[in-house]
Amino acid sequence: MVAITLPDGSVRRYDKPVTGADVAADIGPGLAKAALAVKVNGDMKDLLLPLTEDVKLAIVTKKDPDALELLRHDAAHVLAEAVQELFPGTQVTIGPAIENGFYYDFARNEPFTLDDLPKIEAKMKEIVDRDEPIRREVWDRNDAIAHFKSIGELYKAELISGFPEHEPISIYRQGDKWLDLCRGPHLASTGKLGKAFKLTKVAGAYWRGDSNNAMLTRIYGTAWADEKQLAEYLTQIEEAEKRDHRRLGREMDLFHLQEEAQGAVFWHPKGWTLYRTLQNYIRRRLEGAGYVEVNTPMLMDKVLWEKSGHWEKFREGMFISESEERTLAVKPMNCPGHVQIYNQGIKSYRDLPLRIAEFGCCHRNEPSGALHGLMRVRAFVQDDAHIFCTEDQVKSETKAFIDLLRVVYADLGFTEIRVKFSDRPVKRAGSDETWDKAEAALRDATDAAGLEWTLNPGEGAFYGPKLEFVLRDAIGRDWQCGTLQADFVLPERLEANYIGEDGAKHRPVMLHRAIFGSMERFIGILVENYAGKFPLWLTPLQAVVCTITEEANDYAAEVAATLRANGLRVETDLRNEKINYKVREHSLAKVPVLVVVGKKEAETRGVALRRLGGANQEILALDEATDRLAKEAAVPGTF
RNA sequence: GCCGACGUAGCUCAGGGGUAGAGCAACUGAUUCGUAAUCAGUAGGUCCGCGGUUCAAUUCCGCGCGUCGGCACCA
Repeated sequence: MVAITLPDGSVRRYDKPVTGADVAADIGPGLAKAALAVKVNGDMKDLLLPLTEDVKLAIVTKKDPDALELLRHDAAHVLAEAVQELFPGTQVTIGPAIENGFYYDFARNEPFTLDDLPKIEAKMKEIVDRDEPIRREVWDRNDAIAHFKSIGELYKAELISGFPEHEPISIYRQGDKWLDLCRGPHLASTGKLGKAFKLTKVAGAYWRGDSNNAMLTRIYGTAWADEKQLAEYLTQIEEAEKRDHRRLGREMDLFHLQEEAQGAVFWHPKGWTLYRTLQNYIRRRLEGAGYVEVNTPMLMDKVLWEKSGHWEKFREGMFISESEERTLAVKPMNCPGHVQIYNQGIKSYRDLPLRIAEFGCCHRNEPSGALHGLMRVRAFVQDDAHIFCTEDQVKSETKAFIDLLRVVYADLGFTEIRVKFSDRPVKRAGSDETWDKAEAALRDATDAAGLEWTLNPGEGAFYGPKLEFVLRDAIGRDWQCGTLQADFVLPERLEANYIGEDGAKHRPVMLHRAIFGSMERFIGILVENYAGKFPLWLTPLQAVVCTITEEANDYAAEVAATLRANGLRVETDLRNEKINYKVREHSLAKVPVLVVVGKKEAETRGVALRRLGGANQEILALDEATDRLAKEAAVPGTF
């Protein structure tokens, strides 16, 4: 006797084992048709899994949000079957579901090209039409290895060899000819997948994510529950591409890049205004939070980097210069410089915490393939700071930092913050005891600040664990922006100390921290998040005074001067063009406020304000408009 | 760095073995106009670079550089 409890609490009893498919059919033919899989006691399982004991069962259909992952995983398998049918001799490796879609990695001497995708897609649809049954089988480990070796699937054989002994090897048979190693679960047949999928790109990827291994060809696709969702997703991607900071950077005349300075930014006047506005803003926030600002040399003798450990670990990524007898390195980071400032004179526990900030211009010779617009560059400015404190102060300093970061991110439109906690990497400096202490201190402090985080195992800096504050760009790529790293190693290596209450020397802890990460990257993220329509305080050009006729030219100049005298960034547009033309042009340039003046305004000393995206205008006296705009443009954190 | 695609005017792109074309932008002139494109005219190119094949290469081939999409890396 098997008792199946359904989500509504009702219980169905069967006198022999049943499958989810049986239960669905029992409930109704509509559900039987719609059923994709089941959740057994909350876990996603195959529809055809025999249920031999009492369970809680939910039938999963396309309406279930969890069904998407299942569909995507099946899409990957259908992709693999299609590829092997079209290109015999191609080896399959792995093919998981990912956010918005799926991929499958193939090994083949001849790589696929973009032109192959439509053919493969058509074949996938054919396989869906065939509605091949998908059945789970459990194989003996050695049999499975032998089988995959015999058909030339060496990667699959390698995968199975890596599984723990005695682990059951589950194989999914798709139709009568094709099968694949897979943990499952899967749909009951290929027809259930539907056709709301699309192959999107071809790319190289290393076997098992290791650059020492062979390069495989990865085919990416997106898959959805229905055509409407698919179309929406594709439109959304298209829209997102219009917000790409590289595109807006050019359209809005913010910056450019060119090959003679690969990975370094030429900031144009508007972009530099944005940059300075952001920098002045964060500077005030730092001053308010008790930081002192310094500036340290760009070129320093390599002995300093040998001492810190950076030479050993990052030499390849450093730009070097020779001078007389010395080897100098262009600084890739600011920490050692800050320790030099800290080490001037004797520090007392009364001096701590000492928060040393710098807008430090750093250079790193990033691999060419890593460069990406403003997001990943070779020359960048960190909003860097190092907090020298006692071990007892780690918790309160961490909390203060997180509070500050939250305020700044909120000011810039980021309220949901994703945080990763990265612990000790394989290659690291410092003893295990030191790492235990550093990890515990950072984790406790983070929890005390009430921050939700996910673990990023082994991804910490070589000298300490780190918190990463991750922001997402328009296309869905994640970038680390803010960071906080607890470091018990560098103070030791660079011999920082302070005199404690007990009169003895102690090591301070160093907290490395940044809120933006790099000015460049953060501006890139800001451009994409605001789609170039920055808040008034931040936008480079806040208002354009547009004339309707020549008669208003003098008055327009006076209006602009008044606005500028009140701290606003304003230009005039006195060109002999129709007002429609001017409105269109400045709207496309994303200027938030247009101040329109014609004969009427000149006579009454008024202005017509038009907001970006707004349909109508507001007629105000010049004084009132100035007052209002000045207030609206106030930088957050100022009074 | 690795795999793949791409590289033609400021931008978006077309073309093609016989030294290049459109739209928008730019420039000049006319128009003085009330809230998302006024009209007319002009100018603009080592077709990424270097080699090779050819009577002839921007076009075909090779190499290099760069960009883009991923992977790897990211102090």
